[in-house]
Amino acid sequence: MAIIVNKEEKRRAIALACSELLLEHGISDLTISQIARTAGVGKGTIYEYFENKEDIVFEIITTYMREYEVKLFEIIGESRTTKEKVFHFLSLLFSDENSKRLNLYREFLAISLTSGTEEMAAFSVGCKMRFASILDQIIAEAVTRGEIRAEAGKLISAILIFEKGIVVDSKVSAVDAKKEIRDFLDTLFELIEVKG
Amino acid sequence: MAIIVNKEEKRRAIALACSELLLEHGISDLTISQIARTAGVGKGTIYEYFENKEDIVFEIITTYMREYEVKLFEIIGESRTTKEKVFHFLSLLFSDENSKRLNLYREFLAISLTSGTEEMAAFSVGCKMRFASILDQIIAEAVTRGEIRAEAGKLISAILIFEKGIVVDSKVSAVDAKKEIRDFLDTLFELIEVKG
Amino acid sequence: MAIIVNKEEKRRAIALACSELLLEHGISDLTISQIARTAGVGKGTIYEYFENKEDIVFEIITTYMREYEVKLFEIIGESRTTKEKVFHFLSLLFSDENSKRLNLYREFLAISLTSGTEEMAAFSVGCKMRFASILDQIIAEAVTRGEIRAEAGKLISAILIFEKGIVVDSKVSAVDAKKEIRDFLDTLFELIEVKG
Amino acid sequence: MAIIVNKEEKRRAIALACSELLLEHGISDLTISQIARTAGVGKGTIYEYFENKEDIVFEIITTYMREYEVKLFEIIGESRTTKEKVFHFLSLLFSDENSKRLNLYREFLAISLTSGTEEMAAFSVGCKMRFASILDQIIAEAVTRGEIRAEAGKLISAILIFEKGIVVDSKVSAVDAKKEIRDFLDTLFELIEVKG
DNA sequence: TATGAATGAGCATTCATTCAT
DNA sequence: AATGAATGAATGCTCATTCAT
Repeated sequence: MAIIVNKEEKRRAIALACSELLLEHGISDLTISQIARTAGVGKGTIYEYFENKEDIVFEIITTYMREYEVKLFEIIGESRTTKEKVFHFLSLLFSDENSKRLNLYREFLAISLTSGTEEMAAFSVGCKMRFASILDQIIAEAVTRGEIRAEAGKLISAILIFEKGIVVDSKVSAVDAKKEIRDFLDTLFELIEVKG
Repeated sequence: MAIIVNKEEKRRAIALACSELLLEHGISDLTISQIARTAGVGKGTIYEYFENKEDIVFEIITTYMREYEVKLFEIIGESRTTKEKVFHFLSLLFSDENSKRLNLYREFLAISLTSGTEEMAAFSVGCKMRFASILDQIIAEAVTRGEIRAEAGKLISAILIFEKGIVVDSKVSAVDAKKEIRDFLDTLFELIEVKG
Repeated sequence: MAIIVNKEEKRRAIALACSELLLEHGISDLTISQIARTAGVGKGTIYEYFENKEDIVFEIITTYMREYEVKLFEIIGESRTTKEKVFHFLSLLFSDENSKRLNLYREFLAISLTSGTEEMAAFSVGCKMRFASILDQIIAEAVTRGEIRAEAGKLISAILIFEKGIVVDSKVSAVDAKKEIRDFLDTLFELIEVKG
Repeated sequence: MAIIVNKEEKRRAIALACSELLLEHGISDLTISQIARTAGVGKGTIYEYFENKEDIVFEIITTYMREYEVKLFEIIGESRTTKEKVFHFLSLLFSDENSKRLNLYREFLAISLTSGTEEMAAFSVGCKMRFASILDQIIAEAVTRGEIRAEAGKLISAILIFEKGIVVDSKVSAVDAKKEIRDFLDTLFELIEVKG
């Protein structure tokens, strides 16, 4: 491999090397020592490329986010009906293959909820906007096609908040995420679908 | 004969004495030493009445919960329209006077999200059921009166999940809770209200 | 049951009630609360009849000691040869039925070894003397009968010390107590037996 | 380039610095804070070189052991007769200069007797084997020279167990260690010495 | 540019014993 | 004679971050 001089590239290289590690350990149980060992560099080197532990965790989570978005588009593309699209939009997070990432996301939320920094909030806002835009597109198309009522567009924020709620509740109150999503959408579409 | 103390009463007395303390410090930063000092007893005495730190925190939070429920009924009683009732049901949590309790609730959620015990989950489920029943009543009445469509009844669970989502998001994504609630309800009632 | 007024009797009654408890928990894990509960009296009452925890543990152990001595005489009585008698004298402690008492004895030794009081030492000396006298009798008889050499009488103290060593080593160095005893006695009797 | 420290050397340096401390305080009363202060490093540094408190205590005790062995060889070398050698082998432990180390050894035994770990047992077995081999040499030589009977070789294990017994009894039953050793050896050698 | 040695704050919990009633 | 409520001291270990080399 060529010697990497580009800081940004090395950041990503370190993050990539620790991607699996984060999934296995979670945020709190992941130590800088482990990161350095796994990335094959010294502890001090980590701090050459990252501000702090939070920073490197972010880098990794951002990677997940991008992967997640790709998968989301894929699945939405394969869906036929609008309801199906929204369903997949909401339930991909709760698929079996995503369970480790979901737990990581929960841990991220837990930290944000207590000792969260400005950066974490900014990151969350960024994510929310990206996902809002995806959902917006789905809804807008359906409205344009006359499938659903225009009011649906005003529910985007609420749906995203509902999603966050279910991330929490599926752990905290042992609620069945997919069932809740399905029930919610069944009723919602009954209300917003343009009949006859 | 030795002094006989009503254990349940003393539990409550200690919990009451530390009520403010918990609000100030939060769960993790609250130490048993502080609790004992504030309650005016020895550290060992705390353990005569509580199993562990979690136990005493629960006792205090349960108290808040009861107070909250009372206030909820009060406010709902004063509300005229169904929409107003639901709005207050959802937004009382975000009132200025409740902000410390809200933060405590968030910390409770954060712990539940990561290292939560069975008891915490059971407690959450219990709370959810009580609030579901309150909301159910509000909706059911409105349906009976022909104000709103029957489908609204099927949205109770989703609304409660939305509430939890907003607890998280109002911290994590710096979302304006009351505004989100209002927007959601405006659209929702447009969809479920039975029009002349 | 008649009301017990005699202090000594009540001491024994409490000790008896907790006999099994001590065997199950060992000395350190046995709490005064458990003792009081098991004996069906209040904690303060325990201190009416015993100086301290050590005192009550002694009372119980003393009971064991008496039982042990009785069993020892029984087994020695059933033994035919001198060697057999000494073997049983030394190995009864390591019989399967005695394993809980053995562990208790080890715990007693551990305490004596570090924070042992004068009373504990006095108790140990007392025990040692009683057992020395038993062994002395066995040896003296054999010497009188001309079975073994008179020097054997001077080994009594050493044999008792060997016994204590094996109590420790069978735990600490995972030594097989009975085998060590047998090997020791085989060689010893070869040396002290009066040959044809 | 960062400083590279020879871990093994630093381990020994820290252990050496705390050697006296352990002798003064004993195992249980020795705190990590004291260790760190005495070694002139931070508490965290201790854990860079040792797994836990037990680990550092072991390191120090192992040092004592090595010193003890050296002294043992010295004293045995100066001894003329076999009996004298065995006597010194057994009584060095009870010399006045060794009294603090003896107490430490007793504490180690006490811990082994109750909450001892696998490692402690392995350490004890290792020690026992080393000492057995020394005693074996002394005896074997004497047997070869025709001084004592061959049976003596079979008493090695018993003599080591006797030694452990006297470590305990000299504390527990206030027995005079040296006198007991002398008495035991006087009789024993009478039995095993090959007479003209 | 890379490193890795050093750091140090922070906290729940148990239980023998006392003594007021 | 009996009780049981109250007490309070005492300690190991982790890990993100720094900075001298």
